[in-house]
Amino acid sequence: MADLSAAELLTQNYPKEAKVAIAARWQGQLYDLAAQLSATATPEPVLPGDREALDILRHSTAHIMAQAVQELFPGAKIAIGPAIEDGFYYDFEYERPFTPEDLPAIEEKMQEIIKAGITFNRKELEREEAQACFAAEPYKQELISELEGPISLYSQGRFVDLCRGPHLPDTSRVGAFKLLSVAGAYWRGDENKASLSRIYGTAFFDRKELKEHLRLLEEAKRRDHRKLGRDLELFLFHEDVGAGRVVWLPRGMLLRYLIEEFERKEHMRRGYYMVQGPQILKRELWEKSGHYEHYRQNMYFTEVDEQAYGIKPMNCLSHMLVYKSKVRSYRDLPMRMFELGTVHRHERSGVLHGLTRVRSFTQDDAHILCTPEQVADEILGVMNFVTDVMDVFGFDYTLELSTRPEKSIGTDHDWELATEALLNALRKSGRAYEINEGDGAFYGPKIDVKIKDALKREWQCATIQCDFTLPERFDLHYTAADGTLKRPVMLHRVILGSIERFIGVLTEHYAGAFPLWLAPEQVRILTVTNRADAWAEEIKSALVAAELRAEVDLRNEKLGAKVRDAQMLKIPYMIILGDKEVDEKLVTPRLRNGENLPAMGLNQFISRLTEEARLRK
RNA sequence: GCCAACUUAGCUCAGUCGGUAGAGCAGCUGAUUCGUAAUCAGCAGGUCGUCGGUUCGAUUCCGACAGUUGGCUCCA
Repeated sequence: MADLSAAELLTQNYPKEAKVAIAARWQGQLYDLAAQLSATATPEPVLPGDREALDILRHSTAHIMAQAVQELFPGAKIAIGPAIEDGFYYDFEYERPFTPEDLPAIEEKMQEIIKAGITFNRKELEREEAQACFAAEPYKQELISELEGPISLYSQGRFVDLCRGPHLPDTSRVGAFKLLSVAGAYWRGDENKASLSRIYGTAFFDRKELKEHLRLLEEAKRRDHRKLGRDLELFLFHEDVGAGRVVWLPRGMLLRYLIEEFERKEHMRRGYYMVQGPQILKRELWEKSGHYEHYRQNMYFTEVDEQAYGIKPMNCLSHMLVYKSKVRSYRDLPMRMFELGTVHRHERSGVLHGLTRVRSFTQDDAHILCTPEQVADEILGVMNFVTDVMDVFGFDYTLELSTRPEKSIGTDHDWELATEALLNALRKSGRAYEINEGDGAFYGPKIDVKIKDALKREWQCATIQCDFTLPERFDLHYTAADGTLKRPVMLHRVILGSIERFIGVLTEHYAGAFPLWLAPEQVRILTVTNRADAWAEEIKSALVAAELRAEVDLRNEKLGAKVRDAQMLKIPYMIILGDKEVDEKLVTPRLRNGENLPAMGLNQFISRLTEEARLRK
């Protein structure tokens, strides 16, 4: 049994860099230790915001919150309370769920605890002693029963928690924190287990960092595509349509059309055939493919004339039939088939979220059938495709390899081959990647591409899946050079993923201010008085003739009001027309950032915009 | 699907401790022709998400359903 002081803590158990950072944070009282460490270790990594130090701070804040909750709500049982990406949470079981109204009181109690500067003490106990210690805490009991050896506990005052540590020296070290929200959660993330009440919060070493974090949260709210979708008149959801299904408004549909046209052209350039299948296919076909067995709970079904049909949740089946429509030779491979295919998946109601998680969506889907030897090159080709497209939209991305899940079809041998093929392509790409064990599709492993938006949030868009199974089930083959019949390999892949999700992410990425080539309305012509109406109409005609998207605002409104309306729609260019411009036949463009360009001739303006749209920046 | 909260005019929101509601913006009409983020005035707009229950009476209380939001789980 040992009390571990802050000083000892710094010499134990976690990375040197973190210790140095923590020592620096606490240098007021731990100056000598920090100096000592700096003498033996490298002093460089003393950085504000060091990840480990921040995690320790947040985890300690979670303990403080748990103490506050137990003091305010006697009988509340504690479950777990880790630090997470942006803060921390703690799960509780209580006679009622906590509500946002509870948070101020908890915060106040936490402030008291922080002010009191209570020391965090570490103790190590044998399992039986620890069990006795948590007689009133069933969740802790369960955790202890699974632990080996001496069990470490941390206490601050009368509050004791099972914990690996480390922690701050004392509670006063919490510089700034805020409780953010309450939510439901399950014990151990299992929906069959107890339902707990979770409180989320965040903490930082100083107030400035907290303020900046809260500002980022506000910024995310301002950029929320659900709000922008309404404000910019892009799309709507309607309860009479049903949850998770989008109705596209004119401006949003135009944006979508522009992205889809871009995609069609890019696929044509890269040797894809455009194909298309129907929305519903006989149930037997889904049984043959394995979808009925493995994906049925997510599918919609219908029956007409005693024939059962499945509404497609994926596009692959028609593509298989395209392949089978004639005898294929090795000379035909690789065969790449592309479809902007709308699929319908019965996602559980609770997961729906704006455009990023819907029940009907369109994939920029393609299936590549190739020889086993071609697989690696095809995967690399797709990865290059992804890079090119993401560059156009200004997204950075990360790669993940997902391996065989528990529920899957196909032989071990095929899974190994497919996984190896993807791994090879990843290695060849030279990019860093992570591995998600057991996260693959039921028919094959996959490479997932996650893009980061402007607020550094990650979204899965592109995915490349390697499939040996469907060609088998559909008995696909090609005639090899030696005249024998061979089985092709199939790659499933999307680049943007779901057009809906991509537009949602793109909207937040640009905060609704789409680059010129994607802006539904590129130019709005504003008149100061109705003496400029004729010139305005003439300009609009010329712009439209040059395939630019322009509108006029001839309303009997003050210029300020017209500017404001155009500004709120984030239209890239405004043209302001008063008597001066009419007399000299000029246009004076105003950018949406408020900057005014010098007056120029109409043709010059058209060239400028045409070039800007062509560059897609 | 589960836990929790929410749903009042096209939008953003007040309000009714049970006696059928109000503002701003948007819309329409009129006046105003005014140079870079909101001109003024008037008018119109709601069976208070839907369906049941309790009640003399429900937008308000209760229940179911639908939808939305934050999480959990799942996923493009």
